[in-house]
Amino acid sequence: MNLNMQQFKADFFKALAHPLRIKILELLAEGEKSVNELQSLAGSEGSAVSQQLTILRGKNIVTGTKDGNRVIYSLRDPMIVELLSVAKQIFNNHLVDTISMLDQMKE
Amino acid sequence: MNLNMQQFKADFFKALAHPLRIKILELLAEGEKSVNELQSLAGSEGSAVSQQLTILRGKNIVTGTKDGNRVIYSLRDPMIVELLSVAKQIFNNHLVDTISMLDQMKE
DNA sequence: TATATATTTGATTATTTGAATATATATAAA
DNA sequence: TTTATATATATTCAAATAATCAAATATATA
Repeated sequence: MNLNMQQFKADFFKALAHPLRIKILELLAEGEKSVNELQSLAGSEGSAVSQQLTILRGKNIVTGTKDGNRVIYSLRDPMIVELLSVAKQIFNNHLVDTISMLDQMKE
Repeated sequence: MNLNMQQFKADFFKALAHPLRIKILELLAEGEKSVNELQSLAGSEGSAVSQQLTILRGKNIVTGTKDGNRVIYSLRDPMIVELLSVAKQIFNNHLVDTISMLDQMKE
């Protein structure tokens, strides 16, 4: 596997490395939604959601289709749901470690 | 799920969002390795591998144990292998799209 | 004109990178 | 044993690059 492939994978994970983008993907995992719905559900104002959707679109992670006034977004690949699920398992496994580590840092 | 949890997840993915860190994780997926071995196998000079291992350690993704002169690293959770595997499936699904997109950009 | 969405912009903050330096262990010579 | 030296790994630093954020502006449809 060459450097380009590594860079490609890194870029993919980078697309997930943002709290609002994570939130958007979790919402889209439930089903397709308009930008407006995503804004409400994510509790986000202004153009923040639109900006992050642009990044997710650029990495082919979501796709948007026009419906009159609105744009409906959905996940391009159901495996994204699987990916988030595996990630969640890893979080759960190590959450205790990390939280105790954070507690130590406070001292 | 609150903002902290979203941030926590984003930070986890951020730890994967670097070509050398991806390479290191793929190598460790085969089995534990010393820093020196990782450097050789990744074709990386200087302190780059050590720097990235520090980041992976900080996120509890890898763990290092001293063995005399050396430090042996391994994955903290075998689910990381699963995560990389799911990610690879997603890449494969959309690689064609992305490559054709890159081709378009060149023109 | 109103609503939904996207793009641009610029200031701020974070990350990357390579080079230099530091630390720890091992080995060998005196 | 002490001293010197080599090897492995980690840390620090500053410059370059990239990402974030909010505000302003633009576009498209109703």
